[in-house]
Amino acid sequence: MGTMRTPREKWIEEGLRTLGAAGVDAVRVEALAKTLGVTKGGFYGYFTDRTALLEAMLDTWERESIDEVLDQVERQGGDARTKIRLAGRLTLSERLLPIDLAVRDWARRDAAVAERLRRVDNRRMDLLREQIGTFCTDPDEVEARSLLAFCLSIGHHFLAAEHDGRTPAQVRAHATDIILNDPHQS
Amino acid sequence: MGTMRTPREKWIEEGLRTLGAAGVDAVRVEALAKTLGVTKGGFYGYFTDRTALLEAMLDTWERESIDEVLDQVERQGGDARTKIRLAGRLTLSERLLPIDLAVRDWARRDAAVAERLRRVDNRRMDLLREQIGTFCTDPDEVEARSLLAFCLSIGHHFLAAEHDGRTPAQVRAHATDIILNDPHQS
DNA sequence: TCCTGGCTGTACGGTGCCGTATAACGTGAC
DNA sequence: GTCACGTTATACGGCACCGTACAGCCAGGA
Repeated sequence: MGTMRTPREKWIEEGLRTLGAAGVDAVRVEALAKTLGVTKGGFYGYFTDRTALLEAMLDTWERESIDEVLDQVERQGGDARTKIRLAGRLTLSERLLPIDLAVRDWARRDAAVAERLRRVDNRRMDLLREQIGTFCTDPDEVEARSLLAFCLSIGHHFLAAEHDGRTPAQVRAHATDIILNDPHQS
Repeated sequence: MGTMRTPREKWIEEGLRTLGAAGVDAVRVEALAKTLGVTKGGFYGYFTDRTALLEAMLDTWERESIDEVLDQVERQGGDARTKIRLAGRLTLSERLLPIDLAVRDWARRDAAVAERLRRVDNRRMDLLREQIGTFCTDPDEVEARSLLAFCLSIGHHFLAAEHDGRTPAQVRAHATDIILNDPHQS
């Protein structure tokens, strides 16, 4: 039997790394092979073509960044704000964050990717809605605050502005407080 | 004298269009020429190379999306919330929005672009700070709400989630209300 | 040990793009 | 009409990448 010297997962792994670091257009078969220290010889044993790799990459991204995150949040427990913050930390980990941002840009130009992202984002919003709903009664306000929480956690990575005297983390913490505290009780 | 049959601006214009539609990596000299209906023959009369075009594109983007916007907001006048909403509508116009989002992704992988984006975002944040400061006294809260406003206006374009029964615009309007109304008077 | 299978390197034709060189073109000046 | 000059098309060598073909290699089973 052969020995899977650089198995299917290695290609996906390296593909996701370069996706996060340089965007979809930088995910090239020969370039991946080079950084893996092999030639593209074996690649076409696992994937029919480059597109198949991109599909597989999205599969593992979807699993890691939503299925596994929801599992962990479920197991951990805690109150609403704790769960929200944990989910945020997990889905925007050092590994997953750059991939997430790259997928978002990719989705703007590829309908199939947009559809996947829609599925993932909907499940994330479900978590936010459910948890924010535990301390905020107005459904419209739950929706608005969920959107704000989501936009803040994703959006601040796309912003380049500074906050003279304050660290980004401080400002973000204050913004999070505004979203998660003192909702109207209308 | 020759007649500038496809002048420098045409190349920049088409470059910005494809940047917004397909990302930096899709801005290729020969591809641009094709959609302009010419060959790349004349291109190198205006630009030393592809990089020079990208620079010129960023120059006009920076001017259009911040200088001209601030001018118009200044001329129009009105109260704080009106100015904020006008600035948002202008910088995220149908023409500028896709370019803005593409530049944000580009900035993640190119330090020079990140520096430009920082300049632009800082001036946008200045506008928000100034206007929100007219009805919110706590400087920390002004900063947090400015960040939220910014993240919402940019971030929602990167999100793919749905809001069953509500339109995205409705939810966004409600979220905007939360940010721009009823600040704590601590 | 030998055989077998998958993994690997190498080589190939094709494509799209870069930047350069150069010749054809055509418009406005004269 | 003729000229000049900027704009264009064409052609070139180079490079990176695609997907295919094929031959060599090297564990692990018989």
